[in-house]
Amino acid sequence: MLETNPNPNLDEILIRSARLMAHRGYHGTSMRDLAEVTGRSLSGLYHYFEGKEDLLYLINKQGFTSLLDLAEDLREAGFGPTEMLKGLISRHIGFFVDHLDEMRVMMFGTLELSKDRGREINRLKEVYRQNVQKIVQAYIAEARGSGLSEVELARKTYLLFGMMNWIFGWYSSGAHGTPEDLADDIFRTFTEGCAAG
Amino acid sequence: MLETNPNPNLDEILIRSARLMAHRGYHGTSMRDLAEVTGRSLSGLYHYFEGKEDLLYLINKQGFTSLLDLAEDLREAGFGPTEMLKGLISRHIGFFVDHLDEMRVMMFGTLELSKDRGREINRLKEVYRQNVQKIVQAYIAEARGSGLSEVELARKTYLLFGMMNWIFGWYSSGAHGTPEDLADDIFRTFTEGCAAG
DNA sequence: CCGAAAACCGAACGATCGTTCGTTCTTGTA
DNA sequence: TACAAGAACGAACGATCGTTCGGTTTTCGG
Repeated sequence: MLETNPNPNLDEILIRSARLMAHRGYHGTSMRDLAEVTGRSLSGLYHYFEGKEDLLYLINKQGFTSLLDLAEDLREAGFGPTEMLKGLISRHIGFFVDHLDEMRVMMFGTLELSKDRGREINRLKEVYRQNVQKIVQAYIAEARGSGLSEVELARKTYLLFGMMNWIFGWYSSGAHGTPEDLADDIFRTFTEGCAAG
Repeated sequence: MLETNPNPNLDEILIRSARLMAHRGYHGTSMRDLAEVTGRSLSGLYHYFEGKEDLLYLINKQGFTSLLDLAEDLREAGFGPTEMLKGLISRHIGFFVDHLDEMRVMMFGTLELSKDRGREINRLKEVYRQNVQKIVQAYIAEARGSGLSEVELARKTYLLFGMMNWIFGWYSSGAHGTPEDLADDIFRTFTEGCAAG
């Protein structure tokens, strides 16, 4: 119960904190706000966290670790390039939609974190980006027959991230289709262009 | 002794403020920070602005108005659907790269603004989005021969915005090609898919 | 050179911030 | 029942926040 099982109270606090921080930003959310929204007193929060920065750090670390696990599971599935790219987009979008608030927080950047913690989160982010880039590289090599330069490949990968991550600002499952519809649309647009469908 | 700007104007203050807000967020940037970076005293800033929110409002209004002007100029050029889409992407990216800090601020949202001002900015944003959507619609109608549903068309437009706007987090002209290269890549990826080039 | 308008400043206000402290409830186990 | 440990609390700390105010300097047409 100490190290093996995550504290359910702690996860609940992180989720509710992310919901608030997603809409007000890190500096715009006070510890008093977080205490109220988690049903605790201000000083009671400090029983679980060393400080406000802890919350931001844990939201980021948990989020990017989950994304990395998703990519790792996918790699072990042994798909071909096309299924791999399709599966990655689907899982990324699925996780995004299920954790919209945490993802919003994760996009505000790491500048509020300490130097060491900021580096740690950025490292996780970069590893995930490289995993995605390898999948994009494999797909393009198959579809195109020849490879892209490093600059072009990185750019294409960033464009894919753009389509996937920009949804934080507009997507609602009611008005813009299911997450599966969205993932399919991104896959087809990225591989065939906007007239595909 | 403060290092004062010899001939300061309002635009200069906005640019320097945006540079700071882009990296620290609205709440993370204090009026004292803004006074220092603009070479003025704290109270001296209030000679130009009614308050902190004024700065955020003016940065947003100026930015979205400029984007709308760009789209308006383009519409008067009388291009066909393909040149129109290409020109829009090129101008949007060009403005983005020239005003990276302001664009970063504009993406943090309008929740810090007053109700009326927030609505005004969101209206500008929505008008610009609809302009872009019309251009996308015209292109797809030509390339595909048939139209898309409203939901699909809006989704495609958001995907294009994703590729264009996500650059705020990664693009540097040194490592990822010129703005023209980037605009070309987005155009080709959006119209033909990632293997185009 | 004058004087009013504009530009600018230091000092301070009340409010809120993150954090800390000493204390009190609650709970599990012996 | 006893009692240590975890959980939660109210109150207060110094720091910083946005803003205001009274006064000083600079600018510039007459």
